[in-house]
Amino acid sequence: MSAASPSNMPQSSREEQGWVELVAHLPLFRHLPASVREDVLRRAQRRKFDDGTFLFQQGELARVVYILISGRVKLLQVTLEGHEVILRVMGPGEMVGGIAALIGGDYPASAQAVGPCEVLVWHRDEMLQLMEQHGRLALNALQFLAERFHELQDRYRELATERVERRVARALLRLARQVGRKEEGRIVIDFPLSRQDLAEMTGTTLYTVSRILRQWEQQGLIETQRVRVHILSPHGLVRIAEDLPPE
Amino acid sequence: MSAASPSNMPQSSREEQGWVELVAHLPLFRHLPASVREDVLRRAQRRKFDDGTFLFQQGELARVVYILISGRVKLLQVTLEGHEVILRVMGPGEMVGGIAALIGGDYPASAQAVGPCEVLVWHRDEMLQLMEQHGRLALNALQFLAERFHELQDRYRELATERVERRVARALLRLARQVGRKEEGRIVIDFPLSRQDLAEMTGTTLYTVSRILRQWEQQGLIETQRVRVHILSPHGLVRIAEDLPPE
DNA sequence: CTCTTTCCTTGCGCTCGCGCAAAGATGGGC
DNA sequence: GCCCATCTTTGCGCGAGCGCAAGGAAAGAG
Repeated sequence: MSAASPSNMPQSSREEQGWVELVAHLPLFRHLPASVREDVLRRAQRRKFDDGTFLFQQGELARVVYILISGRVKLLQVTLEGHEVILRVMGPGEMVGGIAALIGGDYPASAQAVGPCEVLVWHRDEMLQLMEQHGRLALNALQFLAERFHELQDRYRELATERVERRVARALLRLARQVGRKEEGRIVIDFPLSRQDLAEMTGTTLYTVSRILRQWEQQGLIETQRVRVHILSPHGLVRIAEDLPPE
Repeated sequence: MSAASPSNMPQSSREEQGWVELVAHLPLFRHLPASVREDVLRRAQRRKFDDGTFLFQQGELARVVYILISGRVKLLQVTLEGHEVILRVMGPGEMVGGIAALIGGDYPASAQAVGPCEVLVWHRDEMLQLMEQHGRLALNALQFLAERFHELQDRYRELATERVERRVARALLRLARQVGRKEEGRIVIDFPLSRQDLAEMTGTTLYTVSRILRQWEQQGLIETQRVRVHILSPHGLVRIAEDLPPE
């Protein structure tokens, strides 16, 4: 763990340049004077997490807030009965745990690394102090959170009104947009995604997801391997997501 | 519509005192110097809305943000197919439309008055400017929004994992807590609440809600009239919400 | 008081999706 | 290269909840 100030960087490998660049352009730091941004970054620490480890666990007291630099993190809740729900998959540049850290109290969900990850960490108190000093920073966080809220609201409505098949189609398209990689006429969802995962993202069971994917594969819309999904016809999935009749 | 500054109040009826009092103690204004609070209030306008009218409609450009002083407002989304979803019922002191106004763009939902309402209104730009000036204000808004986010996340998990009966029980208990009035050994949910409304709050149909309420009524847990629900045994509902066997 | 509107109930049939069970596929560890 | 853990498929039966249709009850308008 090293201090994360640009003026104080360990050594300027290409990789280092990468994250400074990334962080500097984050929406969270938009419209901030460079001096303030540096001040904010100076108070962060860097950390790495291995695949499968937890950045924090549901129920823990929220003491820190993260920004993801590289890798993927999934945000999940477990119910008392043991049901798991995946709330979101996060990618580089996103704030993780910010909400709990800002309102105080416990993390309402767990954050688990999917593959190796690198993050910046701030202590809750310090971040709050920074925000009070620099209204713009709080405002940016507010806008970030507001977007996430809006998104969650849409997902809620989806879950309340739509059939499973549509929800799964939407989930795949969302993942494609967020973490998809284009590759010779297909979109590869670029991290391990089991049927179980998809079920937990869409409020259904792995059996139902398996049957749906199987059917789509037979229709030539997708191709699947073990924990991989390739989208061959985004358009076809959109038609399902929008509940239009197949072509 | 009159300027809403305490130092500039139309006339000091008891009613007026009421809202100044209410607003002064809002979480949104906590830890703010009195001078700032007055500055913020001075830039607001007061408005009234009749039963059934809309504070704003889904899809409209978000230009203003409200704080509800009195009455109730329901926040709802309508899908393309015409399905309606009630996201939340809001009471005095709550911010309405803040999210959309702050991120810019359109309101993602409609806000409809349930009975006559009174609100304070700010123009989006002015509120943003105020927040940038006074970091504390942005921070308060952030915390408010974060709480709402947390709540919505729980509702999402509920919807994804729980049976209809539990969800309806939870919805009733939530309403009881939020807008319930105690009355001789029962809790009266103090605004018109149809079966359809409950269905739209819990992601089910009015038929299913009707059957469930009927059953609870026969078990003596609740009493219903036309668009009224009285809770006789909150404890019994909690047992259902928690999926415990009946006593 | 009557008409109209809105809301509520309930029978019935049916579909979607659940979830067990069992067998197969895949890949990593050593 | 073999074994084991994990992931996936699929048959089967079933049950929760949907939603139409029809009738009844309550409230407000005039």
